[in-house]
Amino acid sequence: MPALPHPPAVTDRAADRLRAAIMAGELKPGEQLVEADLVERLGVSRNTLREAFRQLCREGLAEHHRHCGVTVRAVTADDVREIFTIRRTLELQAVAAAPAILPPPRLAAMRDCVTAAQDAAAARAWRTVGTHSLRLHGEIVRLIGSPLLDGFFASVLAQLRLSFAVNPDEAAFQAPWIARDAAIVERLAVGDAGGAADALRLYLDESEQGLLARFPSR
Amino acid sequence: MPALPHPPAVTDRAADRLRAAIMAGELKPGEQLVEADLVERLGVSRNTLREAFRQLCREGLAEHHRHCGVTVRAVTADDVREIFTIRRTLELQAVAAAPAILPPPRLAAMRDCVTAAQDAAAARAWRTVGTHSLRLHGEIVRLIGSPLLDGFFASVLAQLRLSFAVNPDEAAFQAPWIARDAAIVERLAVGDAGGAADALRLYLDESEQGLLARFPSR
DNA sequence: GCACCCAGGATTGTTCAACAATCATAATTG
DNA sequence: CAATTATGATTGTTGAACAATCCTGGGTGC
Repeated sequence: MPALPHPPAVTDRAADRLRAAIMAGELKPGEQLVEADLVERLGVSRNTLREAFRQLCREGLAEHHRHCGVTVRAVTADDVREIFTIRRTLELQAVAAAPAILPPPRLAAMRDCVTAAQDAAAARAWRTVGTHSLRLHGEIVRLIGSPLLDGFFASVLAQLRLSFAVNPDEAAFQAPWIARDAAIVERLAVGDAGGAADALRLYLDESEQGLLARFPSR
Repeated sequence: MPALPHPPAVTDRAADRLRAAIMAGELKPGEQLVEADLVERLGVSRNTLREAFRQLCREGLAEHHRHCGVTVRAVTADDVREIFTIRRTLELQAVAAAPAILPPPRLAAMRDCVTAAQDAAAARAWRTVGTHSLRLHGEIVRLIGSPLLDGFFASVLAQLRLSFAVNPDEAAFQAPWIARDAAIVERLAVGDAGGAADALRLYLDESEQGLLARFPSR
C-alpha cells in the first residue's frame, strides 16, 4: 500500500501553480486572470480552472467579480491595517494565554522557523526569510489550539505576504525583524509571557508602520 | 435602474437552498449529498451543483471526501470545544478592546438582536431565537473592526448553529440565554467593559457545558 | 464455514463543446 | 462632438461523455 492514498487532484495542482505564480510576482496585483489563456498554459479544462480560481479567492489571493472575471488581489493600505488588527487580536491573545511551559513540539517548531529564517538571510534569500518569519507567527497563533483559527490566520498571512511581493528591495525590509522574532521566541521559552507580549506588540506596531510607509497614497 | 444590478447567480441560489435545508434539519448531519439526486431536485447542472457544494464546504456546513462525495457536516463534541475556544478568543477580546462609548449604530444593531430574540421567544420560534442570539455575538466580534474576521466568525457561528439543529427540544435550551444576552449589551452600553467581559466569560463557559452535555459520548 | 480475490455497478473526478448573458470597446449617426 | 448602437470578447451555465475510484456482492480455494 503506497504512502499516497490519493494522487493529488488536478484542481489542487492547478491552484498550486497559480498560487506560486502570484506569490512569485509573475502575476501582478490587479492583473486579470483570463480563463482561456490559463486553460492553455496550465493544460486543464475550464471547469477545473474555475474551481482553482474559487480556491484562490477563498484564500484571499484573488478576487472574483461577476461577469468581470478573476483578478489577482491588490492589497491596499487599508487592507494592511486590517491585517495587523487581526494579527494583534490573535497573536497577542495567543501569547497571553500560552502556558508557562509550552509543549516541546510547539517550541521546537517555533525555533525551527527562526533558524530557517536566519539561514535564508545568510543566503540572501529574502523571499524565503519572509516565508519563515510569517510561518513563525502562524505557530504563535497555533498556541491557541484551534485548527480552524490556524487556517484562517494562514490565509491572512498569505495576503500580507502578497503585499511583500510588490516591494522590490526586500533585503532591508526583511532583515531587521529576524532578531526580534528570535527574542520573542526565547522569552516564550523561559515562560516570560508578559515580556513576549510586550515585545510582540512593539514588533507589530513598527512592522505595520514600516509596511504602510511603502504605500504610495496617503 | 432597478435595485438589483445582478440577478443572483444560479450557483448562489442553489447554495442558498442547500444551506437552508441543512439548517432546517431536512438534510441531517452525516447524510450524503448525492449529486444525481440534487441535480434533479434543484434543477441545476452538475457543474453548478458542485460549485455550490464547494461554497458549503468553505462555510464549514459540509465536508468533501475525495471520491466519497459531500456529506452534511456532523459537529462533534471536540468541534464544539474548539468553537468555544474561538468564541472566547474573539468575543472576549472584542469586549475588552471596545471603546467606552461604542458607536451608536453598533449599539443599535446589538439591541436589535436582543429585541428580535425576545420577540421570537414570545412567539415560541426557538429556531429564530438562536439565530438572533448568534447574530448578537457576531455583532460583538464586529467591534474589533475587521470584516475578514467577521466573515470567519460567521462561519464558526454557522457551525455552532448546526449543532443546535440536532437538538429536538430547543425551547428549554434557548430560553435562558436571552436575558443574559441583554445584560451583556446593557453593560457595554454604559461603558462597563470589565463587567461585560466577566458576564460574557461566564456565559460562554456555561453555554459550552450545557451544549456538551447534550452529546452522547463522553 | 471462512478468508481472500475478483468482477460488477454506482458515484465521483475531469474534460469537452456549445449556447446564453454580460461587459468593454469601437463604429455609427445625429 | 456627444450619444447611441453594433461588435467582439469574456464569463455563466448547461449537458454529455469518459476515466478513476469506491462499494457491494458473489465466487474460489482451503
